[in-house]
Amino acid sequence: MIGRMAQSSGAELALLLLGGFHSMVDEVNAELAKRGHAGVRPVHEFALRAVDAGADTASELGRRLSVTKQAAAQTIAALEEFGYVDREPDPSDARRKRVRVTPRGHELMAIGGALFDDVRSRWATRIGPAQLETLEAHLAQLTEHRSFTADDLQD
Amino acid sequence: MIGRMAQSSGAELALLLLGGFHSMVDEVNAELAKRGHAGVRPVHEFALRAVDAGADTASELGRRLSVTKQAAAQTIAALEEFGYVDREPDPSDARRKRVRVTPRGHELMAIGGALFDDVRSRWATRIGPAQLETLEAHLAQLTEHRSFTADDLQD
DNA sequence: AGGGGATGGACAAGTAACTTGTCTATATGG
DNA sequence: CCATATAGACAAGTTACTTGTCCATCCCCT
Repeated sequence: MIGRMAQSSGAELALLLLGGFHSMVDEVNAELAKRGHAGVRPVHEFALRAVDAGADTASELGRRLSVTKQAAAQTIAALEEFGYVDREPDPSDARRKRVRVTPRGHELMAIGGALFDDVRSRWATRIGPAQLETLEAHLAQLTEHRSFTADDLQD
Repeated sequence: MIGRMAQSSGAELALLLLGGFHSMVDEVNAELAKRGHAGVRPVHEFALRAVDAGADTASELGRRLSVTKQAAAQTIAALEEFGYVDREPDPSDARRKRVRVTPRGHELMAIGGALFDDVRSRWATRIGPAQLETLEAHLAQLTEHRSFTADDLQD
């Protein structure tokens, strides 16, 4: 997704953002495959981090990632198949199954996180650490008000 | 895709970039639907711009978008069905079918471009026009070297 | 206490945007 | 003039979702 877009700097900006994301993810994924975590898709990495950060049920994970609980359940099933999470009944609520990150899952998070940080620090070298931090701060500001997307999932 | 990621500022940056993209696209798409272009998916918009910018065959479009020619052909088929492009045989090469943006296609580009520009200028107001331009320049710098992704499609 | 709505999860089917693989037709360069 | 590259069509498979439906469990209200 490069190429001259012409006539819309807004559309170009959108492509720049997507391009930046892909740029990072492609690189991290290629390295992960070489290090014994082949078959891991970007979404798995991010979902695993969300689980570890406390989204320990399918419904909650769905809310955090702004997807349906069914989509989240499918992601969890994939993570479980790879051995990155396991599930156990919640003793205090028989409806819930609590998802937990396994040691192998934490290993993936550690490696993946380090790889993402590598890319980020290479970027910091290219444009300067202060500039990168400013860029991140601005992006955070521009996207923070968009939590509404999670709210209109009444599922 | 919001939520605390913890332990990896690199992963957070990736999510910020993706979040920014989605933020723009969701908004533009919602408005487009209200203005007589329902069913248009983000990818259609961007593909249409690439066609207009000169990627007038499926293979060439695939190269520009860094996807296979088959994927590009499917996108073109969808655009044709909606009436945004038409195709005619290339008189100088019987293998090729030249894709052209129709008036309705140009209308979509104009509306979509204006909507993207709206979002962008709202962002400019939020963080300041100079800051936004700096952000764009940095993103361009960080993603420019990634044209290699198109090259390893030997298809 | 018990009934009703909200919530969590499972199962099924459908969709969008890709991919690989295979095939044919046409072009082109040594 | 033939080997190779390229354009496109067709088929099937994959990923990451979606809707829709169903049931079990929880929790609040009267």
